[in-house]
Amino acid sequence: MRKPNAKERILETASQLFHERGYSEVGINEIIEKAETAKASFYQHFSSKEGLCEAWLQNVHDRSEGARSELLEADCSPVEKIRIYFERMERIMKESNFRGCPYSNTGAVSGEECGGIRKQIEDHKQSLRDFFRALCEQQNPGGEENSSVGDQIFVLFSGAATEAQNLRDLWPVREACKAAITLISQ
Amino acid sequence: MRKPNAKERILETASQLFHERGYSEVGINEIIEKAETAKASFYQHFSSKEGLCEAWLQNVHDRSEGARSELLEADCSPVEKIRIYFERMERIMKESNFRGCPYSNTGAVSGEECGGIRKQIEDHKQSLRDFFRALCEQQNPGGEENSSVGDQIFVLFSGAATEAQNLRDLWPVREACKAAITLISQ
Amino acid sequence: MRKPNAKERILETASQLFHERGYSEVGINEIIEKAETAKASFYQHFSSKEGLCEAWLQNVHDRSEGARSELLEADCSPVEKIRIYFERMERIMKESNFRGCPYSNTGAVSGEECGGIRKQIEDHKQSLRDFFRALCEQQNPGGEENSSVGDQIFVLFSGAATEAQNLRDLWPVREACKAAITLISQ
Amino acid sequence: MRKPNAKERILETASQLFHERGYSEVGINEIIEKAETAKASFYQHFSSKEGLCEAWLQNVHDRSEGARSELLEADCSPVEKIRIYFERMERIMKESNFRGCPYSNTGAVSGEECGGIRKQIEDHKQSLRDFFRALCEQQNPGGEENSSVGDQIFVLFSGAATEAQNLRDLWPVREACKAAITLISQ
DNA sequence: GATGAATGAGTCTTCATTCAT
DNA sequence: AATGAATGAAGACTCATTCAT
Repeated sequence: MRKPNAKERILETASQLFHERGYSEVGINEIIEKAETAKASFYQHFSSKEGLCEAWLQNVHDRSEGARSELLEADCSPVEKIRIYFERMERIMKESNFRGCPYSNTGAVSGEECGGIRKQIEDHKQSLRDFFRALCEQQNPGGEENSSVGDQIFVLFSGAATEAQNLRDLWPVREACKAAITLISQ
Repeated sequence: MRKPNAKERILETASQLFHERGYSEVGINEIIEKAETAKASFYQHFSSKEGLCEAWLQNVHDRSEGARSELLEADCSPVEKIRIYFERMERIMKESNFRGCPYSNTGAVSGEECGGIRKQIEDHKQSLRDFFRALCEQQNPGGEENSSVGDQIFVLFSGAATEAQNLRDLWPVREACKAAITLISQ
Repeated sequence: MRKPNAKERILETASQLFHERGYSEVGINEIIEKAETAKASFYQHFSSKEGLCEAWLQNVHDRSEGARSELLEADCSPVEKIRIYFERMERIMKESNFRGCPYSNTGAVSGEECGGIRKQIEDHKQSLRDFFRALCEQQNPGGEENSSVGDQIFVLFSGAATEAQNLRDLWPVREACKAAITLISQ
Repeated sequence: MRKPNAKERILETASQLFHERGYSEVGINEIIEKAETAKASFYQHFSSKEGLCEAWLQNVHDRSEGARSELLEADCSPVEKIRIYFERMERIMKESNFRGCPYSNTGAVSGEECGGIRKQIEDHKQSLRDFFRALCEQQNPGGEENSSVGDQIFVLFSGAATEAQNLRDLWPVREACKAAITLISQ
């Protein structure tokens, strides 16, 4: 079963563990053990634990980015797209035992010194903002408030992930979705 | 040295450090050193690092709880109260170098096994929900949607803290405030 | 229920714990907690943990000493007395979940520096030797080998306690009893 | 410094210290210091302090096992073998400053939870029993009482180690030897 | 490309004891 | 006679990283 490539095995294992328990709560010992690799092999492929973290976040971003562009061009109303995107979050929350946003969770334990990680977070968040702003533009082309409302929905989306994780419940996602639709429909 | 009040000194020191860098990133060695106490003194007053964390969160809750009841009874409109509460968050974010909600940050690194911590989080979040719901009730007495809208503002508030922390910027708080006012004014 | 006298409560609690788990495996924190006393009260009554240990061993000795003198003067044959004494050990081993001789167990973790403890051990062992030698004298008055055979039974008795504890079984006591009777009957 | 063989150095150092002062009285700090190793190197080779203890006991067993098989096949009478085996103990007691049986000493501080240690003890003791029983069989082939007498000598042997340690004297070994010869010669 | 052994600094926690009240 | 707070040293164990092979 063991994948041929050590680097991939490490990244895959770490991705799962980092997401499940949080970056700070997972040691590289556990990672290399579960990835069935040697300590030194790890450092052959990644500069440090922090480097692995960046690779993980980059990975997550690349995948979600594609999904968003697709959804943006889908053949349905912006409101419907909002609904779909929040429902997607609902599913993910359930599947991951209520672990919220990898970026926010990692940001909560990373100081100023973690430049690479902070950059990943900022880039990903910017991409999300752009997504919601684009949706607003679709809903109300040329509207002056689009970027502001887009940001508001972005904040709602983030709060939904945070509180669904905190309370191990889906209602924050559902209420956030309702609020987002209210805001975009103004 | 400074014999009496070791417990208070520890709690105060830990409160600051936990908030600044996150529960998981602060060791008790650093805490006792900065609190000028012996390690064993720490364990005389707190059962464990987790116990200290609970004491910290309890403390934060007790203070903020009072502020909310006061604001609830203040002599101004609910919309004005929303504004005041979000502005308060703005100030706190600035003062704390953009560290967001202690509960969410701690929740991000605490597993199911941390029963006491999880309970603190749930209790605090419930108290916040009640606060926003009460504001909606003040704005629109007897309105059917009050609890739903209150929860939506709660999620906005949480997202504002999360993203202000992530992006080291205040705009999420400001946009969340605007959105909250939109929602409560429907 | 709590006995009035703190000193007695401490001694009683420690006696039980030391016997059950061994002197080195029990901390004074646990003792004072279970005795419902304050830390400082402990040091009011005992000079140190080692002092408490000595008091415990002294106590055990005083009780067993009486039992031996009584048995020595009982109205039955020396062989019968041997049998009774080993059967008594059998009962004690069962009742104490196979914890053997308090003296040997304590001796196993006490270095040369523990003068008081070592003296307790030596005194107690000497008393046991005297007992078995006296039994031999009763069996065979004036016999030249009495002190030698007494010592041999003493060693058997000790081995029985050691191995019953090691193997959590009573057969060592029973075989030792048979051997003792063989030896005394020569 | 002395890079290779860290595992061996640790085991050797621990063996000496555990035997000299008892398992519970020796910390791993002292072990790694005297073995000139880093703490983490210790945990690379041994799962825990308990794991190291098991390795030590296994080691002791393996060596003594060989000596017993050899002696069993030696070209002299069973009584002579008894004498040799007890004289060997005498020498060891002198050399080790009167530290007795490693297994009994460790058993005195190990609770039910120490499964691995308990198993080492039981296995070793069984091997000793088998040895003494085999000697009886050599002395009196086909004799019905062989296993019983073997066990009695086993108990004597154990008591000799215990009391030589307790009293810092060799007479218990000598008397036990005499008694063993009496018993096997019946 | 891969590895097992080694490491120093760190983790949280408990030890037996003493102090001022 | 009794107490709760304070302590330095030690307990077992884990961290992320580097090295020689």
